[in-house]
Amino acid sequence: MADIAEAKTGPGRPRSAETHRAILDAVGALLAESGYPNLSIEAVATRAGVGKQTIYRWWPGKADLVMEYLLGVSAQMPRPDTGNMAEDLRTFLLASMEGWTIGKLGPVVTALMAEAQSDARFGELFFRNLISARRGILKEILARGQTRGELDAHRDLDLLADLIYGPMWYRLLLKHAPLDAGFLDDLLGALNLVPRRG
Amino acid sequence: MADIAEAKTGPGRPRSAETHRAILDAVGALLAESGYPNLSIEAVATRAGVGKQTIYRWWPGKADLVMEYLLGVSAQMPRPDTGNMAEDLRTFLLASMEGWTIGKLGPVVTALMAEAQSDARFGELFFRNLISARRGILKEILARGQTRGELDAHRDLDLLADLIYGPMWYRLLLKHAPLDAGFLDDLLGALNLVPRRG
Amino acid sequence: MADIAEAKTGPGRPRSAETHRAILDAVGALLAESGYPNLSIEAVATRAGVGKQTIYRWWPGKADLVMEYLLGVSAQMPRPDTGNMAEDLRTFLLASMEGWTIGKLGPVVTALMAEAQSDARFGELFFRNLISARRGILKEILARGQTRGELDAHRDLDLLADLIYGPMWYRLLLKHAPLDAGFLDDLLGALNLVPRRG
Amino acid sequence: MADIAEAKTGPGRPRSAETHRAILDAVGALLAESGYPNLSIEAVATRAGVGKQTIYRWWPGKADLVMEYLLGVSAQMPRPDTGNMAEDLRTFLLASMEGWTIGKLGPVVTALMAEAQSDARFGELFFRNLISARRGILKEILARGQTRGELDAHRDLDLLADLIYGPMWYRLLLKHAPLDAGFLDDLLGALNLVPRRG
DNA sequence: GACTAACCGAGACGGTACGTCCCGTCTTAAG
DNA sequence: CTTAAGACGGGACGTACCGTCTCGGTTAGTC
Repeated sequence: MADIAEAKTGPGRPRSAETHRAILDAVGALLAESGYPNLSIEAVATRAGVGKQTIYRWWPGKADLVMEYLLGVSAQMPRPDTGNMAEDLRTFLLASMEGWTIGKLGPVVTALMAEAQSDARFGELFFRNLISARRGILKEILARGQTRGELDAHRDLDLLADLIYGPMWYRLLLKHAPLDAGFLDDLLGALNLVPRRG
Repeated sequence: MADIAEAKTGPGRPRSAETHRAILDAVGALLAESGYPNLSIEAVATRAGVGKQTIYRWWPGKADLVMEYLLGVSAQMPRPDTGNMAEDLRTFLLASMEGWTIGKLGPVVTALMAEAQSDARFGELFFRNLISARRGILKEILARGQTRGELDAHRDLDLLADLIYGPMWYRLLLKHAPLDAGFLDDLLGALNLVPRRG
Repeated sequence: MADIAEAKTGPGRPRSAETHRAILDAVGALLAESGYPNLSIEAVATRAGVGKQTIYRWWPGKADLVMEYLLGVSAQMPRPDTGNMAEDLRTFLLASMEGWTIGKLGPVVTALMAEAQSDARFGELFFRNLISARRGILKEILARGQTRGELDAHRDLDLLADLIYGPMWYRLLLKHAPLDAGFLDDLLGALNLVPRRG
Repeated sequence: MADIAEAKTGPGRPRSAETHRAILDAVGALLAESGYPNLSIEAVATRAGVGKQTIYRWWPGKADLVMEYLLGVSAQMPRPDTGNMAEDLRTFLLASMEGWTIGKLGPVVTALMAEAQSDARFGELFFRNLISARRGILKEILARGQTRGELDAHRDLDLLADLIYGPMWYRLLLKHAPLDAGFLDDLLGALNLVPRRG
């Protein structure tokens, strides 16, 4: 990623924050207009009033560029800690889903997932920036549940994260069924993560 | 899809079966050499010794072409029916996973999943040909389990299919953890689909 | 050179004569507007309504392209044969000079000469197409003069061609003195190629 | 030109002579390696360990830079004055030719001639620095010949300079025939500048 | 001894053009 | 009517340099 805040000082003209922002703004606008597959570096440069080289100087390719945009516009993930695991899970995972469904970010996220398939370098970055952090919060919620006795202490949290996020991604990608609160309840119920009703 | 068996008879030179095969062979070879993103219709035509037009006449684009190749080389899915749901599930789902992991077909499948994200027409085809059929077999196994009393009759089979295939796809896509028999047992166990050990 | 008349027949779509002409027209227009150094293949393609690849398919670079344009617009060189060497020389060489001075072709010719300096492949083509032919005609005139006894039979015609064209090119390139009929007379006089006046 | 000797004194850091030399050295090295057309200011700056701005501060462009390099490495022109015009001419013009043929300076000189075609400002500089001075010496030799009666007093010296240098440049540029002492004799002979043999 | 001005290296910047790849369409002759 | 061949208009790629700019840092003369 090209985090302008971390720009190392040294000789030479310093990196322009305005330019950086103009590029990401252009990415957002073009993404909204024509979607990830029709986004071209060329168009971003033109739209931002920037030389192509300036983009290539800081980002290896369009996937990285879009990911940085995505990180910028993604709402801060909540880190609920109410003392009730079921409630925390619902709050957090609902926010996760809404991060995809609200603002048409879903197709962008899946496009990046697609890109990650064919580019190992980007794949790792993608995992670190967009997957791992969320999994971490999820596992913290589950761990607190274990401490409190709400969840069997022997259950593998990494596995659980897969079992939770897996179906969510599956629906995001295939779009064959809704990705909503009802689905979330069904999912958590099937995994015995919420108290049985009745 | 361009099902050669459906070629309608009539006046004029008939469609060449050899050409059809040569094209799919070329797809396979190029896929192996440089992967889906670097596959171009141009290269397929050259490799197959075929005019580009001939490809465009029968396939809308490279995704469709690759999907047909994939369907051709994918092993026939087993339809186990041993009278034991847990065993059938393991047999079938293991075959599902191996269809991805053996023969380097995983990246091709995920690339198509990627393509499906941005092309609704292809997405539907992809779902019908590569997702739906497998889900159907899975649901049959589960349904038989319900009939036999191995599975609670009230459980939603479509939901269960999501909960099973979701995590599998998730690991296929992210590659952060193995996609093997052990994972399958964990998955089925967490969903109460196999008898508790002990 | 990319002589469309010599296009060899065979399978595949034949070369478009219209496109060929449109490209050369665009070259002429752009040359007139902004000169050789500011001429870009990109601009030619845009102006001609043609893909860049179409240009690169037929010409190795802009020098070749411009040379073909030049050959197209250059007036047919006269081949005077009046029986009088001095008169023939004057007629022919004046036409040679006017081919440079009329129609602003001078800068184009010198630019090609410049290009020929750094590109051996083009240099040879340039010599063959724009230099050699004219030298040939000149030497024929001189040879006829020798036959008739107007010129010493022992004089080296190739050397004479250098001594005639050399100063003409020199003035064309340096522009420090006029390139006109008076100069021509001085030149021929100094070389004893015209009868001494008085 | 950027004559370091003329640096005017005053406040501020004075111009660095080392930097100046490093730049011209880099020009020479790069010229030898890849020729004039492939020489870039960027490369000169990098090679010389110098900022691009420093180059642009002192030279308008690469042609000027290269011309200064050329003037630096060109041997001082001889100013022969033996009392014999033919001998003086041969000495001087041979040195002129060798200045081109020795040390691979020919392509550089012709490249500058090329550059002069399209850039009037540089053209004037080029004429003053690389053409005029040599013509001046040549005309002096001829003038002394006239004084001594070796050359007809009525002959136009400027014209004669064109008739001498013209063919020499012509061969330098076209490379179709050798540029050597034999040619020089032929040239001077044809212009009646050396005594007829026999 | 501080101040000021010009120099210098480094390198980011907006921009133009390059030559290539591939797209999907088209136009031929051959079968 | 299909096929192989391949030209076509077009869009984008990633790179090379252009000439300008903006930093921190240097190196003199002047106050």
